[in-house]
Amino acid sequence: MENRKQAILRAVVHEFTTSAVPVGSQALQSRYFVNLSSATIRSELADLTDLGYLTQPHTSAGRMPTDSGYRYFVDFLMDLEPIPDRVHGFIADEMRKAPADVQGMVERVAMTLASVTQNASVASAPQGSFAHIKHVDLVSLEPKEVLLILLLEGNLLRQQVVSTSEPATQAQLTKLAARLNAALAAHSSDDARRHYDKAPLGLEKELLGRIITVLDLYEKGSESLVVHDGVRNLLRHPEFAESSRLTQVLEVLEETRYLTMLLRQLIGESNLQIVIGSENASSQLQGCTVVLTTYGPSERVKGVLGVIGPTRMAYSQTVARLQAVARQASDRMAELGV
Amino acid sequence: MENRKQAILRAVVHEFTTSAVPVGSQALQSRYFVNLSSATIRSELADLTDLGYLTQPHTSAGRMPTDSGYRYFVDFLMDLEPIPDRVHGFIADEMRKAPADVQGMVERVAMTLASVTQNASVASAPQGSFAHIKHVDLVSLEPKEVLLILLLEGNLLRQQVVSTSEPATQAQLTKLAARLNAALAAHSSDDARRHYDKAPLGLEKELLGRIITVLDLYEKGSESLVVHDGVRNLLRHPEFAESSRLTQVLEVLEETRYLTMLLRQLIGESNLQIVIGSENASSQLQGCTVVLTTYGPSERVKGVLGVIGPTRMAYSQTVARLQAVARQASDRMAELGV
DNA sequence: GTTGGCACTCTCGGGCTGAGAGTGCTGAAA
DNA sequence: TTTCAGCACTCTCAGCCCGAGAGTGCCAAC
Repeated sequence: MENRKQAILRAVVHEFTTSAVPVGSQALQSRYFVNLSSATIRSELADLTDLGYLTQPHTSAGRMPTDSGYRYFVDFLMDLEPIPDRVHGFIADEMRKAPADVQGMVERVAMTLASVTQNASVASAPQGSFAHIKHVDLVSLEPKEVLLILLLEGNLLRQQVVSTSEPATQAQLTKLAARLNAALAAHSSDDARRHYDKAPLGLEKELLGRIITVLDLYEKGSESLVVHDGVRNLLRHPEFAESSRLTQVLEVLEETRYLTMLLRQLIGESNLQIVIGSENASSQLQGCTVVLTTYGPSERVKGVLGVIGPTRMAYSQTVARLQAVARQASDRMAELGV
Repeated sequence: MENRKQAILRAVVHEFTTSAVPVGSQALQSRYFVNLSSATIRSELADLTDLGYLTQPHTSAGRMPTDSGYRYFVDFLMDLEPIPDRVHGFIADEMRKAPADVQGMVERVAMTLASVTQNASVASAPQGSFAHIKHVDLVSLEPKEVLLILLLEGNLLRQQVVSTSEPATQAQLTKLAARLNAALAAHSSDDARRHYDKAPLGLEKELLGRIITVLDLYEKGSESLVVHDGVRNLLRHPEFAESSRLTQVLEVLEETRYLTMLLRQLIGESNLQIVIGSENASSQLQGCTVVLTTYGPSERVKGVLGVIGPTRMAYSQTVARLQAVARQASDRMAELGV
C-alpha cells in the first residue's frame, strides 16, 4: 500500500480510537495533513473503503476502521506507545504489594492490568505442563479422615479431605508423610504413579491414589484458576452504552469454562495474540478485541494474561502496557518463587 | 393500617415487582379486587400515596412502591414463597459438587445464589473471631528461606515465605515443625503469642512471629475473602438498561474494600437484613436492595451471604431462596469441616 | 362508604422539517 | 497524471407537533 494511504489509515485509527466518532476528510486535513486538500483525502478514503479497511455507518458520515482495517494497523502500522514512568511505578508498586501465593498474585495482576489499560482483564494462573511435588503433609481430622496437603512447584498449595478405610493416628500420618516426602519430593506425577503401582494395599496406596488425582486435575488444568476484573471500565466506552453488549461480554467472563478454553489455546502459540472483532470464535465477543500474552515465573510455568475491550481500543497503548504488566508480574513471581 | 389498604399495597408490590410497569387502578381491580370498583381503589391508592408508600412517575401514570412502601411490605406483609423442589435439588447438587476448601466453597455458594435468585450475589468466607491453629508445616525453599504453611480451623490454609536470619535444613525444619505442632495445635493466637514471648531468640522465635502475623491478619479480617457473581443477571432488569446504573453497582462490587466493610457490619447483627434503596449508606446503591444473611459451619464461624438487585425485586422469593442457600451451604460446610 | 361518569393530564410513538456534516463527482489547474 | 475547489446530494439528528391511550382526581348519586 502506498505510504500516503498507510498514513491516512493510521490517522483514521488514531482519531477514531480516541474520539469514538466517525472521522471525516476535513478533520483529517486540519489535524494531520495540512498541505493536502480535503478532496484529495476524500478520494484516498474512498480507495481505503474499497479495499475493505474502512467503512461508514451511513453515506454522509465519516469513516471508521473495519476489523480488517484494525488488523492491517496492528500488523503493519502500529508502534508501541512508550509507557510513562508513573505507570511503570504503579505496576511495580502493585506487584510489590501482591501476596506471595498464586491466587492472590493472579488477582492482583488482573486488577493492575485492568487499571492501567482501562479495560477488562483476564488472567489464568501460571501452570507447568508437568506437576512436580515439593512437599506432602498429612493431618488427621477424624480417626478415618485425613487432610492431604500438597505443595507443588510454584508454591501452589492443594488440599483434599481423604476418607480412609482404616483409622490412623497423627503420629502414624506424620511418619507416613515423611516417607512420602522422601520418595516423592522433586518428583513428577509419573514418578508418583510408579510408586502407586509398587505400593502394597493399604493407607499409603490410598493416599498415593489421591495424590495422583490431584496432580492429574492440575495437569489437565480442569480446575485451573481464571479471574477477571475491570468490567466497570468497559462501561466508560460508548459501545457499551446499551447494556445488551455488556451482557454478552459478561456471559463470557462469568462463564469461566469458555474463558478457560480461550486462554488455553494461546499456550504454546505465539507470545502475543490479538483477536479482533469477527476474528473471535465466540459470537458474544463480536465487536470486542482480545489481546493476550503469556506470563509466568519461568519458561516452563506459564499462564495467560489478557485485555478485553471494544475493537476501538488504543492498541499501541494496550499492547505496550499488557507486555509491561506481564514482564513485571513474571519477574515478581520468579522472585517470590510463586 | 386497614386491611384493605394493606391488601392493595401488597397487590401493588406484587404486580410491580413482576411487571416493572407502574400499576393502575383498573389492572388491580380486574386482577385482584373484582368486587371493588376501580374508583374505590383509586381513592385508596391516593391515600397510600399520601402516606408515602406509593409514588407515580408522572400524574397520569400508575403507582409504584416507594422505598418506604417496600419497607412496609417486607416488615409486615411479606410471607416467604415456598421453594420448588427442583430449586432445592439444584442447590443441593451444587453444594455437593463444591470443592472441600473455603475458597472454592465460597465461590460455588455465590454462583448458586446468583443463579437461584436471578440477581447479583456476594459472599464472604466464614471466619471465626478467634483463629485456632490446627497444624503447622515448614518447607525449606532456599537455605535461608522457609515456606510456612498454617492450617487453621475450618481447613483454611495459609502460606507465607519467611526469610530467616540463619540457614536451616529440611530435617531441622521438620523437627521444629513437630515441636511447634505439639505446642500450638488446637491453640488460639493468644497461646501463640505467649509462646512467642517465652521463646529464646532464633529461628523458632522468628517463625512464631510470622505465625502471629498471619493469625492477626486473619482475625482482623483485613485479608478476608469476598467474592461476587451474577452481575449478568442484573442486566435482565429494565432498571439497568442504561449502563450508568450498572457502573455504580460494579464500582461497589469490584471495589472490595467497601464491600468487605458492608458485610462486616452485619456480623453480630440480626440474622436477616434487608437494606432498601435509600437506606443504603452508599450513594452508589441507591435504587438497589441488598439482602443479607449469615452462614457458616458453626455458630462461632460465620460469613455473610447476600443478594444485590433492584429495589423492585421479588422479595419473598429472594429471601426464601437466600435462606435456603445459606442453610444448605452451612450444612455442607459443617459436614466437610471446612 | 362506594361507584359511574367525566374532564383533565401526561407519555409515547409517528411523522415532519430544517440544520449540519460529510460525501462523491466534475472540470479545471498544476 | 495528480490535486483541488465547487457543488449537488444524502443521511442523521434534534426539535416540534399531534393524536391515541392510559390513568388520574373529582363529583354527584346511590
